Amino acid sequence: MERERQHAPTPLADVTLIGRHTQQRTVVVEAPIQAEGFVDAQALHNQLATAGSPVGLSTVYRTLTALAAAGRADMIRDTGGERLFRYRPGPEHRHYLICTQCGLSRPVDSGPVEEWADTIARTCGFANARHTVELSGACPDCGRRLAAAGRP
Amino acid sequence: MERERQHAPTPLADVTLIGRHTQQRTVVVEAPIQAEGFVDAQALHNQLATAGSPVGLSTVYRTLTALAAAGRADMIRDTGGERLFRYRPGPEHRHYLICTQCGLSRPVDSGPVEEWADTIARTCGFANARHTVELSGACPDCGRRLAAAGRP
DNA sequence: CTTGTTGCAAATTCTTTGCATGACA
DNA sequence: TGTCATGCAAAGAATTTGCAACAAG
Repeated sequence: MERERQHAPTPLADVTLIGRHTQQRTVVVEAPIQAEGFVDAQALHNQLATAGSPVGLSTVYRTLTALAAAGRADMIRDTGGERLFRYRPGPEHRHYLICTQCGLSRPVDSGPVEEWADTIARTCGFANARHTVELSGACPDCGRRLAAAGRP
Repeated sequence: MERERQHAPTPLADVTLIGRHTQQRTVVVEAPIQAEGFVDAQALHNQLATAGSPVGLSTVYRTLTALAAAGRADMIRDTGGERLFRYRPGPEHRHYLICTQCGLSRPVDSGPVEEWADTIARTCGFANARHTVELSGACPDCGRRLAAAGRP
């Protein structure tokens, strides 16, 4: 389906950032921007195929990896070990609260952890400290649904 | 139902906890206890073979997985997507600071993050909140070594 | 035109599973 | 002795890579 540029920040900059500007890359880069959460390569590949913009799986992987390498996306691993990518508009790294039910993800104020991580690293004498933080749970909606269905 | 175990170096309790007490399981369970850090199945498998206690790779995986399921080990994924296991003597979950160079890992005081994570989840209305935190960097020794070699 | 990209399929890597044999209780 | 565990090898999954055809600049 033809899709017009809605209110997405132009992916053009991001595409050119990682090399040549092609149709496939535009599509692949656009997806994580519009999906306001984490996407995994395989799902994205299927999704694009279904949507009528078939892009090779390798290309999806390559583009997403390049995007992450260029610092425009965060890459994490889900419980199953799969790679998940999320678009990152700014240069700063962020942490997200992800709903395990519907996949909804929202950025959270990570100031305190940043400081904590910093302190710990300094205290222990570690250099080049890095950290990853993942918060997950059932979002309000899903939580209600679960509660209604009778949960532990 | 034996609840008398403190933090004895006896893997027996842990082995019986996950089923029948066999020689292989004893060896596999002992490894993560003695290695005070994260171990990965493949490395452990090689290591055991070299050490003269050959255990099938499948058995290593099965045992480690069972150990994690029984709550006696933490399982995380490293950057490459491999599973890493770490023995956990107590019932509480912990967070570690891991050296990216030598693999040294040490538990850190995660009180602040726990609270922070809790607060965030509550604020956002998320239920059944869970979190994972991974801190990494170059430990003092490795840090020095890197610095000496002219660090990035 | 030149060179970077794509897509396919084959190759890798890590992990799991089926099943006959062997070990524990 | 009856199960449950082991080990091997084959099966699965996710990701990467080689390479010829192709499109962007």
